[in-house]
Amino acid sequence: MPASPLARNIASQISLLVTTGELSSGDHLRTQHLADKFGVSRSPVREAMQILAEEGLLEQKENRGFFVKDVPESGIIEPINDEPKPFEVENDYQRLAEDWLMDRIPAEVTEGMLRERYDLTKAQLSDMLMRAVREGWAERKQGYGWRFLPVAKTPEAFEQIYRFRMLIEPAAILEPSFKLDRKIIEEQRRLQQRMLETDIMRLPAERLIHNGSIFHEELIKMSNNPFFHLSLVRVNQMRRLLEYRSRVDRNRLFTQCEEHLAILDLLERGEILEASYAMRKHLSGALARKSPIARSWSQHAHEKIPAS
Amino acid sequence: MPASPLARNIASQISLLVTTGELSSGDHLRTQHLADKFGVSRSPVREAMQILAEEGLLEQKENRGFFVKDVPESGIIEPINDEPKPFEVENDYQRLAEDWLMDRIPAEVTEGMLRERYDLTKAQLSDMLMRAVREGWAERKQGYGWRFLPVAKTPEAFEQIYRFRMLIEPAAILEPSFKLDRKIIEEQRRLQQRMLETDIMRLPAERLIHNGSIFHEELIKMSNNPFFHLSLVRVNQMRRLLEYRSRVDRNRLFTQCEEHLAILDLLERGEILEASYAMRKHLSGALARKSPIARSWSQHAHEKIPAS
DNA sequence: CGATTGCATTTTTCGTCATAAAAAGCCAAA
DNA sequence: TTTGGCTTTTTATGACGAAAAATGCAATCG
Repeated sequence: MPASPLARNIASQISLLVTTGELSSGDHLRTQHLADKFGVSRSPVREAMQILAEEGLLEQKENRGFFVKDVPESGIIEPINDEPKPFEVENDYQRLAEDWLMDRIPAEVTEGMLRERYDLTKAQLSDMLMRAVREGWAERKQGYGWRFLPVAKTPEAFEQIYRFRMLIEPAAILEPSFKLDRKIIEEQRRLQQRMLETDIMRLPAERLIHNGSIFHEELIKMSNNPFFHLSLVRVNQMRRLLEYRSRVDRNRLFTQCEEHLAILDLLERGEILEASYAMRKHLSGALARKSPIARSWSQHAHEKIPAS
Repeated sequence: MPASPLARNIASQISLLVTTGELSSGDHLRTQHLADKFGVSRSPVREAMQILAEEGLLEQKENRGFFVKDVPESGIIEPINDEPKPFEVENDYQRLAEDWLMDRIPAEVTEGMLRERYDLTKAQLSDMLMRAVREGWAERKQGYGWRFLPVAKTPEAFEQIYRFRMLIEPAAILEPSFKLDRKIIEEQRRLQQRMLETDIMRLPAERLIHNGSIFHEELIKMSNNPFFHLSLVRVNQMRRLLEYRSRVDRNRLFTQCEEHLAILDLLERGEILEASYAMRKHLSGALARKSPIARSWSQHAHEKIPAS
């Protein structure tokens, strides 16, 4: 059954909600609610729910909609299986990024070359390139063709990203416009605790990296300066591109989550200076552990690295 | 004579070279050289030169190519005429940006609406949106349509941008990877001196703002951390969007150029700490002058602002 | 003789169309 | 209120001629 791409995407997003515990057995899925949440109309949501019903994750009740089926707790994601296979555009994008980082494609290419290499339609190619543009490593040439920019190809890229984060993240906390947001604090505390309890050993690597990024991005939001936030989001996107190629060190994540929780505590107690310092320490720790590995990176491409 | 859009663009870029003195009367324009400089092939360059020859700026000599014609020194740009009319895509993009900043279009639109409103083909629209995506204020919705993000619409945006720059620019100079590049220093000194001598009263506002941005962007490059540079480039793009709506205070620019030159001096003498401090001072000065105006901005939309 | 122009040729992309697919919106029924 | 089915709107796809840009090459100049 070749469902529409969007429906398939929505389906995987819904199943993620179940995996992360945001939806539990027996919960009712309201179509409109989910549609709003994902920013789409009800059509693809409905289709997605039908897909998931066929897969056995949901159950459809006549004229009452879809409900989460009872799932045996053993439905756990294999911790070792860190294979990436998100979804179509996503996948092509990663392939392009990897090819560029590994110098398998030239710095200047025509659209035709790319379409042939990755077997894409014009619109798919356009999506892919749009992403690369947004993340800052591709641009259209004035005439025909595209140019890829030599950003973050080197092993030092990690270090540079962390140097940058070490500057802006602690500073953001000290901005005069910084304002504590209890809701964010509470939400992040919940997430971090859940990570410690169950997620670290269960969720796919991609998801763990994502959670780590979210923590920092939510915190920097409280500076109430969108440019701090935007900058962090962008370097994080770049970082993900690099980390995608590595394995996650799950043991390291426990310490990391504890540090995150400690920062939240300091913030909540109003110890702003201390929180800022803790943040800097937290980041410099990640950098220190990363550097020696980074130096010998080109030799072993799949070294373990932390995912702060 | 409806020349190709690219050729027309190249033509205006070439005439800029003449205006800024990079090319003088009698100089020979080598096609390949210019093509490389602009990252295009010889065809559009050649076409551009033909356009300019017809306009009387260049002179074509049989089998020897194009040369800059003698231009009477009175060919000065009117200082008062700060009317924006760059070029097609550029122009449409500005209109879109302005419409969004002024809340004349909704946050969520379909491609069709935009195409109709601005009378664009699919490719043109795609270019325009690609730019908005790159500059961080538009994104594709999961389903159909686009969403514009509420960034920098408020009067405080200026202040936020300057707070951010006050953090990263002085810090970039102090990064361990910072390395003085005499070539950059010399080039910038030349530019700033030329600004003081002639450009400030001659060049169009758009160009002045551009020069100011370039100074800071070139300096931050010397940190050898591309993420510092990239972040600055991005907030500058956003800033230009806002400043485009204001007039430039040309008198203020003299002071500004002198501050720029002072920073260059400090850097060249190796007084890094002092340079970093001067940079911070320079930026905070701009912020201070800007703020009171910003506060009453919504009332008078075309107030004078500096263009540091 | 080497470099550069001017023109011809090839390659790449654009614009438009008809058609298909997908998403959004509507309304009656539960 | 929410679902489920239905209709309308919007976008994607693929093909093809036209436009534009890139490239190759012989002629020309210093």
